[in-house]
Amino acid sequence: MANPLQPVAGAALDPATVRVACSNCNLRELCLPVGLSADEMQRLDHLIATRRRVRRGATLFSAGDPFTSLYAVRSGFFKTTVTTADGRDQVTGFQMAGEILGLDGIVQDKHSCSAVALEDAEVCILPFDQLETLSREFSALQHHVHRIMSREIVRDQGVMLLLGSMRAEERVAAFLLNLVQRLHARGFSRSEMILRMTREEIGSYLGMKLETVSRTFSRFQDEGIIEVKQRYVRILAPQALEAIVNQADTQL
Amino acid sequence: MANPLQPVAGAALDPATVRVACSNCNLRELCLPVGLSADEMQRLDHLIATRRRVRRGATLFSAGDPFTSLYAVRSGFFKTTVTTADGRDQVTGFQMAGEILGLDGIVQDKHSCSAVALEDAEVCILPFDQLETLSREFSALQHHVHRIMSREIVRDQGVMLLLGSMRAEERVAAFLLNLVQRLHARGFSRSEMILRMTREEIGSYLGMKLETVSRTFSRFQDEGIIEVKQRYVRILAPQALEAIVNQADTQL
DNA sequence: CGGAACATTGAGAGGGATCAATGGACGTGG
DNA sequence: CCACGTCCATTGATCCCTCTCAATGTTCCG
Repeated sequence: MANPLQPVAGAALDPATVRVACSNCNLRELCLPVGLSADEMQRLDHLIATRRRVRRGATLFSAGDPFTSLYAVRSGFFKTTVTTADGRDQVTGFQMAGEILGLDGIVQDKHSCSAVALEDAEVCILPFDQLETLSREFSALQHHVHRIMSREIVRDQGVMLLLGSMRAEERVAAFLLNLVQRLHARGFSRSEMILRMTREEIGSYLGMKLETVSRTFSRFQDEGIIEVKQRYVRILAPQALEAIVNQADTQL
Repeated sequence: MANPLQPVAGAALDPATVRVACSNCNLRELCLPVGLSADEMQRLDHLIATRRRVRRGATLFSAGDPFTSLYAVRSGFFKTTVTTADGRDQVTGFQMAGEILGLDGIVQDKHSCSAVALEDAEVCILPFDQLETLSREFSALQHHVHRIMSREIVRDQGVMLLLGSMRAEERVAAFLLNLVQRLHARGFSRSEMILRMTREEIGSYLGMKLETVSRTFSRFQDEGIIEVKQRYVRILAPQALEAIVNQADTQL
């Protein structure tokens, strides 16, 4: 097995936009095509014609941009942010391979958040009008689109729970467990990872200041729960993290 | 005009479940049928066959319940809550006439949050498989379903922004403005309202304790921004509330 | 090698939580 | 109609968690 800290999907295809196919994508079990028949998959291949590369630090779309497509993360790592009227912003999520970006844009035909690559990334472009057309033909695809949107709503509820009722320690523990679990589902290690985001971005996502994030990491390390060295994190005692997450509950 | 503190939709139909029609519903401009042709509306009428009454304090659905339908609020007022493993819960939203409940259930075929009526309410039942079938025929309905889900995602982003980066005062100001704006869109006053939820429920939604909510209300009242008397709230200086919401930004 | 970006750590302050008591509003039943 | 109990809201006093301000350390890259 490859180095668990390196992405599974290696091949960096050259052109800025590349013809691709869902049907032989190694993310097809995580991404849009889940549960489609061979025939349906072929039709989907036809729709998802191109990829786009996004360099680290570059923007996939910005709040206010006209909405035309969803994006499936093929490789790399993104953050999404919403911005207040005066320019402060809040990270609303981190997205990795197989996850879908851009669902926020449907309702107003323009994006309401921005997506920025935290490492060199590649996305599959899903023109939304074509996706709607195709999902009127294939109920499996239609239902899957609905499930993806519902999944995002459920995820958001979880973030609200985290922001609304957990303390800093609990938030950080929940964050680490969630991240490593998603990475593990993509073939990475279940205990170690390289964080692609800064302490400030973590803090923004978790509703706390970067110093508090750093201090919490250090405290967990002192307690032997994790090992931290800058962006590298190793989870030594996952059950301790889980206990911290659930401890909020037992306090009542 | 009727008393602005009383619901617009008066008629309380008798049977527990009643045959209804979108085509002559006074909420059709706010609810599912937005933008449908007469023909499409008739088909939708066929789908939305029944209503359900939910008494104050009763549950429309609970986390874990099998998912079968979406619900359009016809009258009354709901809260949705998510619950942690050990039983503490967090309010994730308040829903009023014309708003759709149950989108969280699609992804796992079971609900992940609970919906409780905060006053006697009535909902239209939208069997989801039939809704999918119909929206494969009518692209306008299909797109509207997508817009409703996207709208929920955008709303959730706003709540994350609120919970993650606003202080108590700002949260309460944003909450009051949002509530009165939605009520005004339904024909109620733009300056006064009766809160249907307790201070504790507001606090849960806003990520703060009930005492802090109460204190913040009192402070706003002392400053002449609002008038509060228990559940009754009158906004005296909406621009002051807006300034408080945006002040978070100007502090950086 | 030097600078920029990011991370860590410390000291002090403050906002909101907690604990606790009082006060209203509402509904039920006598 | 009033008395009572329950639920909810208000207000005060105190504490603590997290923020703020500040300095130092580390990594990476030109």
